[in-house]
Amino acid sequence: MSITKVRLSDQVYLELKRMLEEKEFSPGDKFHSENELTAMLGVSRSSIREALRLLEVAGFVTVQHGKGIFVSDPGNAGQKALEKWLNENETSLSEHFEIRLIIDPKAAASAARKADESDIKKLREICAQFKQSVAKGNTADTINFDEQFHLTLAKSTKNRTLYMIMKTMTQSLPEGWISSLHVPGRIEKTIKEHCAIVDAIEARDLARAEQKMAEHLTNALNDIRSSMHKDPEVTK
Amino acid sequence: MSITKVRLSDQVYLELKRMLEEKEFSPGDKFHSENELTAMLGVSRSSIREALRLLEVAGFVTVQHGKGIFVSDPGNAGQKALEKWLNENETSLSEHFEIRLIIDPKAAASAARKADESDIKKLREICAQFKQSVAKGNTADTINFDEQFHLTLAKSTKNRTLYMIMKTMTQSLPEGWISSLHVPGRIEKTIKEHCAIVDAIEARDLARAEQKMAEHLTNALNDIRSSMHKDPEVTK
DNA sequence: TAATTTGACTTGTCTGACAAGCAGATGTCT
DNA sequence: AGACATCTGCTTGTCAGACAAGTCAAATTA
Repeated sequence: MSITKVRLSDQVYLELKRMLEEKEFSPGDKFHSENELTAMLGVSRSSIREALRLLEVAGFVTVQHGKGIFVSDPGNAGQKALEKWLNENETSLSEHFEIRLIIDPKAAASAARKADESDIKKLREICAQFKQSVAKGNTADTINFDEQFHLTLAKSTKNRTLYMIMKTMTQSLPEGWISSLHVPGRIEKTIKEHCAIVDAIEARDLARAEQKMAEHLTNALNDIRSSMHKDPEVTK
Repeated sequence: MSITKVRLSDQVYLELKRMLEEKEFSPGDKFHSENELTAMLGVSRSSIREALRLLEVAGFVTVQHGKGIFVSDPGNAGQKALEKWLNENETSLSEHFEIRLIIDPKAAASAARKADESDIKKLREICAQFKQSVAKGNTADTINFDEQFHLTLAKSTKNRTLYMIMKTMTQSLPEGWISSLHVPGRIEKTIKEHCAIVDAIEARDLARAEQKMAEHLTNALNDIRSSMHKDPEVTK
């Protein structure tokens, strides 16, 4: 039997995690300050801070200099880990696309089966907002609503793990992906393609939802490639 | 533009990670001590220690009280965090299966396109070893080779991100999954199904590889369910 | 009233100190 | 000489206190 002396900061980590779960903190709430925590737990600030680093990478809290410690959306918890890995291993455009092409279409099919009316309503709203932002020429919003569309779709599969993976992938896209919306004509096509996907979901047509999503991704990638170089070959 | 003041410990984290990668440390090697690092990087020990906690959860190093800091196998690096999330959020059997059913068949198709001869050779070897362990009645090995099969297949897609996701999913299966091999007749079916998949990959038949993998997973799940309860409904 | 300053609070970093675990060198006794 | 105990120097773990730096609101001033 190995009696492992548990590091104090690890115990603090578990204790703080317990507090966050049990006390039912809401996302965005301000958590206790470092000084408060040292008093509450009776350990030094160093140990508190080391535990905070762990809570941070685990996605339970976000720490802001001068402001304080804030509870983050538990839906984000754990996701940061994957996100970090993706960023540090700078996945190529083709790798990213390959996975998106595997997951997203099937997720669309799954959504066509499991999405409830509020999900579909929200998807329609996002499509409308997307169209609006395009009309206004607000590119920041446009990019954001494009992201929102894929995320809402992922959420309506009711599969938390699937949602987590897709959310992470979506939010840590490689460079070129975002620029696809700058390709002439791509935005207009995106509007139509998104609508077609929602239509299929609403009609509970699994196969069509899957197909439309696959088309959407493939079209986007083709436009990206042709805009970047004339070279159709991607990396190696 | 948000100019984010980067935390010093985060910079140290990146710097240490760079050192670990570039200097080509071997797993098990002793890394620089905390005091050496403070001298080398010119920052306080606090910052070094906070960075070390990050390196630790990321799986790059292991720290032992009184002995020192040791380099760990980089193959596992980064994955531990995601594994932690999956364990802490105890994904249900149906959630796990849904994702496997999305990813694995497509991965098999991708492998049918990208696997080289050594990959296929290795897959055949694992199939043979699987069969051997079954004959010997060594269940531990049997489970291990089953895992190996799916991992090797994932690796032969040449997509690191895909491999990382599949590896994590495979290694943190929910309870019931492993017990599928204990269902009477399941092992024999597994042998045939694995062979059929490898055959398809060797023949470069993308569609068949995808289909055989889907069948394999579906059959496994059905056997699990029927063995657990007569109830075909899963969770809620 | 409006702009500015002050001050209290937050997290970020540094320093020095001591406890605790480990391993090899040293020394002592048989 | 060999076996055992001790000492010493390294390591990480924890603590306490100090100051820098960012943030926000109340108090002060023009």
